[in-house]
Amino acid sequence: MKIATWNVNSLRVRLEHVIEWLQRVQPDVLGLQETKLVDDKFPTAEIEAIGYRCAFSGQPTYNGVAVLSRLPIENITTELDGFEDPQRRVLGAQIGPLRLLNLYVPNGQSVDSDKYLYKLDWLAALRAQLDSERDKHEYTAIVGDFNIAPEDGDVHDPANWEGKVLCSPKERAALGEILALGFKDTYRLFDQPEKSFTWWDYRAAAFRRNMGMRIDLVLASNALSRRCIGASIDTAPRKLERPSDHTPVFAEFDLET
DNA sequence: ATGGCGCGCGCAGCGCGA
Repeated sequence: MKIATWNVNSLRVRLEHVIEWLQRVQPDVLGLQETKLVDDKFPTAEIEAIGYRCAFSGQPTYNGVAVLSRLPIENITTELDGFEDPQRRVLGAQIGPLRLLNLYVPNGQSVDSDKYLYKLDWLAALRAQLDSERDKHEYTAIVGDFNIAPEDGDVHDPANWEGKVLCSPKERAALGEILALGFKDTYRLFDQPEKSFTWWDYRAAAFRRNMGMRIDLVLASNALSRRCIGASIDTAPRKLERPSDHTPVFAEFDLET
């Protein structure tokens, strides 16, 4: 089972890239973030035409998440437990043997911003939910744009980013608490190239100079992580015309044996 | 050098992203 995540920065603009990528890479599940579409505008027909089912939670202009899957998408949820939020950032579902959470974690803007406090509150609600769900699902995957670079090795210029949003100790501690509940960052289960990133600023030729960050993650519950046979970042879509500033990430699992 | 680019909205230029 191949499980992927991609912040597309407008699904309307990126639909062609997404369809090409699904056909080439053939993931079983793809979590999308920043669809920026109201539900009425979701391109269900185009996606079903290539063999994927859709679940989505959109809003005008900002945020918006969706899950595309070859298998049926069941028991859909669109909120964190006990955290009512007009911002559409969560899509939970059961897909075959998999419990999936697809997340667009708040960006936080800067550590002195109200949006940063919202980000920390949001992460606390996520941690509380995962804590209450402990041992309920054997195979859980949490995918998405975490807007947190887990370690300095996930940042092109850690000295410049030290203490700033996406790298601040409180955000990294929040991610650490989630991992401590029994999850693994699948990308780090394997040897990977130095300076592996999933996002590059549109400005200043950041992609060409590989000035990026690794902030898009596929986390797997410990039981699921023992089935993980590979994890990759696919930089190809970032090289296309009018790309998203993020590129897809995926992990592959052998659930047969 | 705190901008740079790209998106939605909507028709100018702003808010936002990371």
